[in-house]
Amino acid sequence: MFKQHPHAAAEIAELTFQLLADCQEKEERLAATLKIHVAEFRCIRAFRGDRSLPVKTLVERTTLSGSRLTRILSSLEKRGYLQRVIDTADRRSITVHLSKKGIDLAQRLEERYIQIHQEILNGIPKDAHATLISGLQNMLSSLRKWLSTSR
Amino acid sequence: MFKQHPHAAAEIAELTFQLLADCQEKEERLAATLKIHVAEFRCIRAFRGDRSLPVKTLVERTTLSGSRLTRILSSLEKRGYLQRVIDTADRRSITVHLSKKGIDLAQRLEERYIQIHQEILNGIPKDAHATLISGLQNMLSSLRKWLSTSR
DNA sequence: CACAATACTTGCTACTAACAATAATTAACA
DNA sequence: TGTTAATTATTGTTAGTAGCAAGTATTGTG
Repeated sequence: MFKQHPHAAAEIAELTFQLLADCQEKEERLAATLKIHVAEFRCIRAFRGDRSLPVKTLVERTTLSGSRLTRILSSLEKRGYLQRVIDTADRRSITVHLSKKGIDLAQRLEERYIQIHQEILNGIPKDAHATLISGLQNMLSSLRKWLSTSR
Repeated sequence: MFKQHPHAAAEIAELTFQLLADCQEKEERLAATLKIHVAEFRCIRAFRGDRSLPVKTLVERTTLSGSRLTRILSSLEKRGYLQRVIDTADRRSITVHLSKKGIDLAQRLEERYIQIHQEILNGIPKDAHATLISGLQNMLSSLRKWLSTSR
């Protein structure tokens, strides 16, 4: 398990390549069970604790393009997951309110999402959890640094 | 750093959610620098050491649909990265040969890909590398188990 | 030999992504 | 205050992508 890794970068490259593909599959599966698309899944999840958010914030959080988000929101609104309301303070801005149905979806989604990761963790020795988490945290911040520097 | 994680699953869920989004961005950036699309990137990378492979194997390795792969291969072939040759032993089967240009692309791609991960590793303490790698390995096998069992 | 199975391609249709153009509103400031 | 610039979100358009079903060619099987 803890053998030497003379080419750690190659190993990490390979692992993240595989993980990326499989994690995408994982999200598609989850989204499908909730009868939504992956982009909608991300959009709903972007709310986190919040019940309503301006479109602008959603664009930032999801890193979807504005026009893409507009259409995703239109679809979700048509299906009753949310309503869009013009902000009275700044009428250019639109606030998206999750409906009861939307909040319900968000909760089920989050539960399932965490449950999936619990199942994954169950396959990993308990004493390795903490180091895995800090490793992933390290990786995320490093990756973000790379993304921000390389143009 | 190594604080307690009472809700490890939630933490992992959050981290992988973020990592997935950023890793996708990373692959898009890399593909863009090589003037190919992400699906083409995966297709090229699926060759690994091999210089030529049957289409069937590529379908399996990339988990792209047959028709999708056909079109990706057509595009890459038109741009001179590969040739398709009918297998003489089984004329239903088509073997894809990377051209010199294609092998060159595959090499540059792999170099850059590893280099990126080296840069990411540089931002992580060296003594954490081995545990990160084994953690990711654990996660990948666990994830695959989950994917195979859940329907 | 007839029929099923395999390997890949093509046609079609719906979906997605991204850019530019537009509309509505607010900010900046001379 | 009036004009111009900036912001926020949407729509039009166009090109690209995904996926299914049908099609072609070939091989395997009883």
